[in-house]
Amino acid sequence: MPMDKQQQIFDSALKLFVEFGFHGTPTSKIAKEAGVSNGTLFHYFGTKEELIKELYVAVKEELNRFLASKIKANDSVEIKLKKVYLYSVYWALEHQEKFHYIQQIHFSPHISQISESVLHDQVQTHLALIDEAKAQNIIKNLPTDLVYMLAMSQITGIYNYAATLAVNKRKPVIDTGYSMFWDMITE
Amino acid sequence: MPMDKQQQIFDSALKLFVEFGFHGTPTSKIAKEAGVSNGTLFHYFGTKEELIKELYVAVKEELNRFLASKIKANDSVEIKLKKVYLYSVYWALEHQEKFHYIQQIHFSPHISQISESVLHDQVQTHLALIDEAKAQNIIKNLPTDLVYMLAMSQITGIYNYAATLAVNKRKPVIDTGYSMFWDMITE
DNA sequence: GTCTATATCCAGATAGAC
DNA sequence: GTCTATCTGGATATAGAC
Repeated sequence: MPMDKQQQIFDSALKLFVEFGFHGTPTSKIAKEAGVSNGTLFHYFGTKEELIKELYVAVKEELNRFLASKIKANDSVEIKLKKVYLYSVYWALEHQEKFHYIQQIHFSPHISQISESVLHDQVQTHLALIDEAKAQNIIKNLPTDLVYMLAMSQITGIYNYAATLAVNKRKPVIDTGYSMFWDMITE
Repeated sequence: MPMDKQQQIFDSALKLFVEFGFHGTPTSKIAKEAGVSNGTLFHYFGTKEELIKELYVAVKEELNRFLASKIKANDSVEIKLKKVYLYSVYWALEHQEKFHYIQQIHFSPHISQISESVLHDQVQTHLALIDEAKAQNIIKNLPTDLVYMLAMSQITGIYNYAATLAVNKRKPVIDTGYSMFWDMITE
């Protein structure tokens, strides 16, 4: 039962890019790993560069869909914030290659080639949530972008640490991380 | 007065790697930008890979020398911690390409090719400082690695945000960032 | 140590049959 | 849509004169 070939190429590219980097991963290896021909890869993706970018967008959308699926419309703002934080860390731990790929792109020149509007769409939900919390005086009146940056970086830090622990030792660390973060942004 | 050619190659490589990535930067361009021939580049660095790694080590050492120069032996542990945090952010803002390069390597497969002992030497001073603070009951009794991760990620977050601000608007944000961090790791 | 010239290889990308 | 075969450029790295 052959999977969607585009998906197989995505999967193989993800694995190889994370392990060997963009420079160390020829398209021929991606095609081979995916079990398709070189020509097929270029049928789905015009250039290697496009593959890199589309993979990023696909991964980021998957994360956002996951987070959205965990949020209920009638959750309070506090609950929503907490869920976004905690489920981000859990998702990262469950999909380490994907999370690593997001970081890899984020700290690479490729990020500047991804259109502003795409990047904007990806964060707008989160920014709106922070604005809502500020409006309700639930969190300190800090710049929204700053709160977002702090959240993202703290999630990354907690993830990096938790990933070094045995699976059953992670929860207390993550919970502690969240309460530290929460104390940081509330009075 | 021609600079040391190895240094010129480092400077050019840094600039180009940050702007175009490893994949997008041929050695020929680095040599050209540095004003030396392709052959000269390979006289100083056996391979491109070595250049990438040695550049990382050189930049990291520069940061550590800078931080060390700011710490006085008779500073209290609190002062030392604060200085390391604040001067890390200031250094990052003053040397954005270098800081960006550190991140780029950190989230790339190249990091795993840099010897354990080199990486260890780079962080041991900081870990020792955290241990000292724990021993003196100045900060909470959290795992040392966790505190280090949180510090690094928070520094990165504050840097990323501060870098978007006008130079004269940065100080309050950085100070606020530090006090949030401090509150996070103390009772 | 530095350069010019060049070898060698393999990458990304295409053409065209099926 | 998928493959095989292939082109072409340019990349890393070397040889050897100065």
